[in-house]
Amino acid sequence: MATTTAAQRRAQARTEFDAFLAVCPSRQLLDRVSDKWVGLLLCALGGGSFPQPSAEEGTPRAMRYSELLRQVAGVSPKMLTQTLRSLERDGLVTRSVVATVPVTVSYELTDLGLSLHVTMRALKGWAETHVAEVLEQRAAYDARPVEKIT
Amino acid sequence: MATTTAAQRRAQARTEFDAFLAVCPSRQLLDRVSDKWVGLLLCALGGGSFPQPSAEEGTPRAMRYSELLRQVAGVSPKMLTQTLRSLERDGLVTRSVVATVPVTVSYELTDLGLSLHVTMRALKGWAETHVAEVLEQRAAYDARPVEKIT
DNA sequence: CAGGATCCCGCTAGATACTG
DNA sequence: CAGTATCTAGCGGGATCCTG
Repeated sequence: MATTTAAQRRAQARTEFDAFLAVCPSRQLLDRVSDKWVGLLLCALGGGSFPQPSAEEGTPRAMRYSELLRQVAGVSPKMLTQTLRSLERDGLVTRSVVATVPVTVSYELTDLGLSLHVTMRALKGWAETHVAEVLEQRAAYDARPVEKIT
Repeated sequence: MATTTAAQRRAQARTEFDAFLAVCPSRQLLDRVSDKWVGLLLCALGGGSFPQPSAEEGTPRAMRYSELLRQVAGVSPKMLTQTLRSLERDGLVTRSVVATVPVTVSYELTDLGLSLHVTMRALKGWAETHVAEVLEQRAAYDARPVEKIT
């Protein structure tokens, strides 16, 4: 009974945390859209091939599986499929299969996905705007000598 | 030399990917701010205790370490420290130490951190606005029978 | 009170191989 | 072309113990 005290407190905290999560579905959704590949895919499907400051975004369009695989470059087929599935499940993209000789599958943003894309671009815009400043801060932080904590 | 072909292609792709990343620092920054705890901490330091649709955000203020530990509820001391350090390094928060009898440490958003907080709230706003719609889509997707792929 | 150090487990996600 | 299945390593992150 002596060693369970800390564990019980942890369990209690965990329970409270879970309960808290349960009453706040927007939290999970926030976690989902915070996914690394989600952002990149939204970006790609939104018409911008990749987050490049100088490149202006194009128009949203349907894209093939392999096209996405090339464009995002670094994502594995597994993660691409997995991410696309979750996006489809959440109603952010549509999946269209055309029974050509080699099967053709294309993905496109829904209106809902498009609205998220707008928001993601805002976040991306922030990163692009402030990346230099952050790098400065980071360099300053790393360069500072081991000094006494004031 | 026969088995290295696929590996080499992978390595090449990896190199291109890394090179691409190198010329696009905003990508890494985007990954950083997409972190789970970063969002929650920004939210907490921004004055809103947690992402609750009905609760209006308060004003940004300095918060104690233990205060954050309680408020975010679910984050371990390790992750809290780790995340706060990265935020401090990036110049998004300031760390203030007051040498009281028990040491007092407080964290506060910088102007830069505040600007990110604004953007994060926009993302949070999107989640809160569309969470119901997403849940519907998700339910519909899960409820659909195992049908032939059209 | 505010962490640092260490151990360790589970899940993520990458590599590889196979299929309709 | 557009995936699926399996295996596995790496690491994120929790638990625990210790310090200033």
